[in-house]
Amino acid sequence: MIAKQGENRPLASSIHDLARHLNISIGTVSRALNGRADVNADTRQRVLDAAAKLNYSPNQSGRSLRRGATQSIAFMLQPHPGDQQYGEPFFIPFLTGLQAKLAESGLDLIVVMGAPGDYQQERLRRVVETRRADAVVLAYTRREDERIDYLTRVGFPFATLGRSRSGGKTHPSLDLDFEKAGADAVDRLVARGHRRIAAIRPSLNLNFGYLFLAGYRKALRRHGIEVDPGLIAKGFINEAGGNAVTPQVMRSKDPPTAIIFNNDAMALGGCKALAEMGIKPGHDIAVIVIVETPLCRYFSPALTGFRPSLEPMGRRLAEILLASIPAFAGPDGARIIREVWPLELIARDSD
Amino acid sequence: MIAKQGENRPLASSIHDLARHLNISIGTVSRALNGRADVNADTRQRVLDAAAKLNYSPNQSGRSLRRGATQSIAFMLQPHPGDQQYGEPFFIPFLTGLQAKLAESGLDLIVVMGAPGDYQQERLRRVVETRRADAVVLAYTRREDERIDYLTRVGFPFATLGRSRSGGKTHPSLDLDFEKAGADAVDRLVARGHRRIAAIRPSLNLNFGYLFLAGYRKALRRHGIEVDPGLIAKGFINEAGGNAVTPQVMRSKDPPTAIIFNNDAMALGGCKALAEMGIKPGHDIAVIVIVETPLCRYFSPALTGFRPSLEPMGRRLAEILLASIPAFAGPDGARIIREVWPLELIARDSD
DNA sequence: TGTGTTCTCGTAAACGTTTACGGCAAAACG
DNA sequence: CGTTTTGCCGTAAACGTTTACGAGAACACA
Repeated sequence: MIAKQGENRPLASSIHDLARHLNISIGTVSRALNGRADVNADTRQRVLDAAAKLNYSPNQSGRSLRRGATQSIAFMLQPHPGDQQYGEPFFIPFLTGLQAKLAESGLDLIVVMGAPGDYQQERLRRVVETRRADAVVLAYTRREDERIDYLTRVGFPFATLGRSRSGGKTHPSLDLDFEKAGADAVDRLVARGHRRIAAIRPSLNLNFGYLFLAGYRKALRRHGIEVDPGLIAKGFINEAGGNAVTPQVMRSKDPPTAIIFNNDAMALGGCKALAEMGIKPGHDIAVIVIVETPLCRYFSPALTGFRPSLEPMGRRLAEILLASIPAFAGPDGARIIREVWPLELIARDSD
Repeated sequence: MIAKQGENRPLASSIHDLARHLNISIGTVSRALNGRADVNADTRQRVLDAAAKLNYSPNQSGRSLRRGATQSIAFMLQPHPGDQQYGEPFFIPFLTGLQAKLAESGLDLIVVMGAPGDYQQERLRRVVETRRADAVVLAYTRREDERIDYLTRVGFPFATLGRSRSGGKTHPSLDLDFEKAGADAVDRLVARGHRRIAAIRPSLNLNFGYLFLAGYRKALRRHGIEVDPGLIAKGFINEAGGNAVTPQVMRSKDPPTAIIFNNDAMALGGCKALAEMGIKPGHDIAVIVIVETPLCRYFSPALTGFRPSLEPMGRRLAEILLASIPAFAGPDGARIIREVWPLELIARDSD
């Protein structure tokens, strides 16, 4: 429909135009462009020159149709429900890395946006069934994730940022070691004399929330500290969530002397709430963030936390995805890689 | 290449399978699916049922090829150079609105990532020449914007978030009134007794930086205040930028009593710098941000600033884009809409 | 009954590629 | 010189759709 208006413009040149212009067949043009061996060196050069001059690039639809592959990978991005304005800064450097690595294999990255709330299922089906991409990358994996079940069921290539119990754990993935970070945070706080340590976390459906809490609990027990449910609170994984939920744990009859937040956004909202209660983070109470971003450096006080290396993770997940796809795997064949990366502690002023 | 492995799986059903299954021709199936009039009501229902049962959706490449349109709109997203980790939270709600509105017209939104630094030109050409999308949406418009020149030159449909001097101002666009916000900020500060007002802004290539500064200057002159170049500083449009540049203006021999930051990220970095100099924002110095996000509410002090309504802007820009494309414009034909929206002042504690 | 209209559907071409196949000429080989 | 190989290229089919066109049947009308 749309393109009706853009019929015979200079940029709409097809391989036929190119062939006619050069007085050779379209087959030869195609072979020259695709770097096949059975074409004369001179001819190839002439084709390349002409293509550059006429601004010719093969039509993606035609190429995809014939090849049976779109040469592009989809990342499913979705705003959280209840997340009115502020979103996923986390993903930008990750996507930068992902894109860069995919480009090395001649693949395009497309980000498909979902509507908040529908949890991507519908949109994912659409991408898969219409074959808009050759593989997808999922984030925000849940403990039980219907997206993963679906993709494994239909046999569509994918990789996940984050683990999950779904899909028989047989899909390629890259995750951060939230469990260790949770435990390390506790260790660090205990070493500084804290015994009453709170945890502010998102829904346990989100696998990283689950892992964080598991590490937190385990470390607490290791130190012989009883886990107090009153010190664990759940909120939306954004500023508002942290802001709303922090007062709850502070109002417990034996309040915490330290709080671990699952990410910087929650911590930001939480610190605001603390300040309003007259409690000064870094002074009256210790604060640690599990998933930190450079933003934390600019808080007052600057927040101590664990930093993921997002851009390398993006690059690596691209490799992991490609390694799982026969057509792209190296000579040793396709294999499923599942990695867990450490988080790096950035010590600052808040604990 | 990639899809080689996914040959005859349930989800790879084509219109031929469907037709064979129903014992009718593919032409009829297609017509039924596309809601054309010349197909019997019973037949249509049978086709629809079978399509649902077999999980059939038309292959996007085939459809695009035949239709000459991909039914999708591309948004060019690009991380800033020098912006190591933190990115574009600004865009998420905008994209949510854009996506929602496009979906109403059966269009998909795809976000294409660029590599930091190349300023999209190459990537944009690729999208256009390979006809991966039917139209594109640009953001971060510059005063002179080669992307806009290129797109108008080749006649490819597009719309911009932000104005520009390029392209003869004949393309559809939606922008915020940064000039008025800049002036309003000055008015507000002057009314509160300030005369030494600094402006921290990004490169003037970025049109919103240019507009902001124009408003700032104009208002200053209106109040009979001389514009002091020492109070105007340029930095990267992120935390690091604000952090690096704020000390410069504070070290001028007649330091400001108020600072206007171009966005919340710069303000965050700037406030940190101020705190380290022993200057308390909201107490020793007034701070206002031009492009605010909900994040600002959680600063200490909570920042006063001007808020864009991003999600509605996304929706509106979708309308504006579609209105410019004949195939989608209503009965009154295609028209170029250019709108400038106000920013809403959110008064808080920092000024 | 003959003619015209309407409804429904099948046929086939077309969109822009890629690629298997075959053919021709030149080169290599005996 | 005859045969085989090699290098290079053109032909045509195929990918999965949509749609112009035409045909047959049913129906209406005179």
